[in-house]
Amino acid sequence: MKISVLGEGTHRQSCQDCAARDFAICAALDNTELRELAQLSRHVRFESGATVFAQTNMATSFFSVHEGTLRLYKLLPDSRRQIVGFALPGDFLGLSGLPQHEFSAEAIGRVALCQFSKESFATFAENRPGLLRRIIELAGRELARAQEHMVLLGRRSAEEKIASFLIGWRDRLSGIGRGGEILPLPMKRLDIADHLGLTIETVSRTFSKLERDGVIQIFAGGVVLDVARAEALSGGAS
Amino acid sequence: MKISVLGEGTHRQSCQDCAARDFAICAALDNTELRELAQLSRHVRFESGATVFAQTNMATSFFSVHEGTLRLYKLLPDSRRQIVGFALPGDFLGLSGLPQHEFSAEAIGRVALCQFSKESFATFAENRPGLLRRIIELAGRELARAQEHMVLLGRRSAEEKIASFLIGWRDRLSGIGRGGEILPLPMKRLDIADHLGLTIETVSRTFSKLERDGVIQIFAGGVVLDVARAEALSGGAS
DNA sequence: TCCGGCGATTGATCTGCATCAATAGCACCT
DNA sequence: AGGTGCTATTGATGCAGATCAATCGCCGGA
Repeated sequence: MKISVLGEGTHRQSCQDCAARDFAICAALDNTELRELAQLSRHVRFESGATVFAQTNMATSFFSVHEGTLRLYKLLPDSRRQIVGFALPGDFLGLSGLPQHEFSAEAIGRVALCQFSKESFATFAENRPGLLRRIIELAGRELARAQEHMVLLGRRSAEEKIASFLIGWRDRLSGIGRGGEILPLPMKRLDIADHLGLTIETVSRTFSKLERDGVIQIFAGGVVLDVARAEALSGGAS
Repeated sequence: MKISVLGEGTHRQSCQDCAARDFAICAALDNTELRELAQLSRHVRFESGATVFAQTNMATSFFSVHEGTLRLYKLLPDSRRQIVGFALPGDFLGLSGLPQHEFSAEAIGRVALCQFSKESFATFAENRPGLLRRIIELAGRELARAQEHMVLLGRRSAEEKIASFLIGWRDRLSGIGRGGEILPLPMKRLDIADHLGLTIETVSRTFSKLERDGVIQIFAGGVVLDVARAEALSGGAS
């Protein structure tokens, strides 16, 4: 059974009926402002595996994810990799505001993004408290997610990591209206390993064990998840 | 040799000459605004070990750290603990904006904070884009720190974790004008362990090893750090 | 149809850190 | 001075997950 990754959005005509509108920074804007912001944005697409920006680059743009999934990662000099998160539709990239990108971003499957030049976006946002508050809201949510992930990385066992990850991923997708019977996992096992502080072998073994124990069923590109059982194995929330 | 932890600030008379002003959200305010905000704030102090707020509490206040150090931590149901960060003068607590606190905050030594009720602060900030942008700046910095810590937790060895932690702690203190020959470590070994995803025994052994190797000298309450050697052992930046 | 490449799985072995256990150092009290 | 409690250190042993290695399944191209 082959599961299609998050559906390909048709290239939208306007921001009004953008599928990501309610999840993105755009939710803070009225239709007039939205048109104005649209003037400042470029719609860009990337093929699977493409680098949207790299950690070493100067950050000249902000991005808002319109469609698809990205891996956001940092590398150590010896090429150990930590995936600090996956970006989904509505996510805003560039929150740190620092002159250099804090991490690299690569497309997992095809992605579509709205790109804003840093200066023009800053000018647009400068005196729009509603938009600034929206950015604070998204940043706060991101920070909370990061802190939760620290608990996972620092204090959970391999099995708890996988179970927690699957539950968290499912909840995130639900939150943007992509919930469903099947939980798509567009990222590879190696991505999951580098996100959870494990090796690919341990991820694979743990998936197999969870399947043997009836917690998940594995398909190409995703799993079916028994949420209650996964929660029981996750070590608990918080 | 006993090293005094971050000095006890005298209770300030006004916000104008607050030692933390340039590092706190207050940096975004002019003197008039500062006086106005001061009206909304309460100065509160906590003894060592006191809980400023707990994860289960509803978040009814924001805090700005004036003096001292706090541990910010999350607990799993079985009481495993992850310290997601240490708060220092200038740090703002409550960035997540969520109705519940995302973590618990405890005083390490005595602390002094400015407390704002959520509503009155929100009203004050609502139409002050400068302050909102300042909050975004602090949140972005916090997020960058969190992502860097994920790399530490997920991908660094015990020795690299300790070396990276010492360097990062030193840099943070320098950034708020608390640099010096001796690096104060007001937190206990167990706090460091729970911050770095290690056990207290591993932290202790690693400190001893670093001292044997001439990377640090250990005193009660702090260390003297050979920065170059520590950097060499840290596994590198990013 | 065969082959090459990539990702995933599974097995065997190794090791870094956890766990279990004992002791030491120090502040504070009586 | 002796006792109590807390934190840190050090040693012995165990194990979860890393590492090394082989195999499998699947897809696309010759």
